[in-house]
Amino acid sequence: MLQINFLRDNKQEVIEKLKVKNFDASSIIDEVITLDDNRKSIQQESDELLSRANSIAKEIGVLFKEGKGTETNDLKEESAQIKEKTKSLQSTLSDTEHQIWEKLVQIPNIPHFLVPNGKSDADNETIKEVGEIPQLPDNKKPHWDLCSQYKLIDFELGNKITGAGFPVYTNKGAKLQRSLISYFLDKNIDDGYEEFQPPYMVNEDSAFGTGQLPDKEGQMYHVTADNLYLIPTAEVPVTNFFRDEIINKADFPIKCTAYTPCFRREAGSYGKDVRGLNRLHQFDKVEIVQVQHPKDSYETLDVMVNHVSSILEELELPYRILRLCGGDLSFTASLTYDFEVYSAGQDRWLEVSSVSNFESYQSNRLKLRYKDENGKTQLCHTLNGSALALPRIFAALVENNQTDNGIKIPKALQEYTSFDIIE
RNA sequence: GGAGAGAUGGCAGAGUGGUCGAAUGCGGUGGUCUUGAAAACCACUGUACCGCAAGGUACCGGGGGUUCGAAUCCCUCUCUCUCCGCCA
Repeated sequence: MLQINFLRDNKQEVIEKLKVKNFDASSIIDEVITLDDNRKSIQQESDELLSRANSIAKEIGVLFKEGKGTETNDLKEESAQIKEKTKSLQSTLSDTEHQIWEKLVQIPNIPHFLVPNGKSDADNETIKEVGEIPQLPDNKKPHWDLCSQYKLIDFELGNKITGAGFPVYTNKGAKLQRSLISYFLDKNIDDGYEEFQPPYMVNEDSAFGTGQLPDKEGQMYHVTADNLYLIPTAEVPVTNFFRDEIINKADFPIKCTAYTPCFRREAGSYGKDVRGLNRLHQFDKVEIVQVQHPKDSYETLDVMVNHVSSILEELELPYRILRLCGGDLSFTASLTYDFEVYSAGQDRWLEVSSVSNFESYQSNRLKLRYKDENGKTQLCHTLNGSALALPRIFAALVENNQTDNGIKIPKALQEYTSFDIIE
């Protein structure tokens, strides 16, 4: 959520920048400012009346103390009138505040100046491509075939017990999965992140804080009996650790990592995109989250990008980094780098990480602040990224490393798997 | 699931109708003292909104009510804790 005063002071700039996200903000900003002007004058009027009411109450108190209780009737009468008036003012005020809120949550975050124009993922900008695309023999297979051949994943069993998009990992598939989780967490911890195991369900306030509500309500599984949401990513619980907090400046940057399963309804997905591990309702992910001082957040974003790169290089996976265009950038992000690995069995690039700076957009919702040099509270910046999402890494590893004799495990993982080939 | 207790500032913990945005302690910041540190002492130390400022307003879990006046009384919701039962 953007701050009203920011919108007031930078109206034209905001309108221009939001065009990159294909969002026309011209009228909504005016509406917000008008409503806010309204709010101010209502509040001013109400505050004056309340101030008078407060002093009346004090006067009456003094009169009673002096034994002049009979002289209070006029004051009581005035107070009753004030109460009448403030009651309606207060209700108009809260209506107005609600209207402002409803407008504000519709305005997306402002894109960073590096974000390219564009309508869809076709317009994303490739900024780096690393590694050789493996040349596999003609009898190469996609991971779903390999997973069934080597008994790594039982998709049918998942269908039976839950439904499509809920795979059952078996045997060395399960071990590989567990190894990847440990490996990713260790890499993140080595880079200075603190490990957490958060809850897998969050309340409404948390889902709002990171921007899942109200924008993406239908994407989450909702446990209605208890009004809790299954997390779509660890970003939600972990970033919400800091909701309603004022951070000590010396604690910047705050670096958290967490492994969690992620639950997504993925309503509307279909076709070859969802085959095998490509798109699941439940999947595993190791997330990194940082809370940073605004002046350092973009430097931090680059550091996070380099960190994710180093993991992919160690796993010997060919990857590319994309800078998302305005049309593909999420509602809440200012700048996002997507990582895609090349999965040679299906000859496709698969997104395995998305690293974003949200600037103060989440912080404003979260009320996540720090005190500046002058002792004034300011909003922090939040960032997060996947390091990394498991299923597509799994798919790419299996596809790229297939040989006639089995699937080879990259060196970096062998100490975790305790095997170097799946036969 | 049954019974009970509670929710106050960064934390602990007073406050049961008026001068309470809230005692006190701890913590934190600044200062005095000291070669330095500790100790001691002094001062400051919640958030948000309006206002150039002075200042004003709101907030003692959320919402509503009683009253001239509510942290304090009433209703309601939510959450937490303790005991019992069940259970990983």
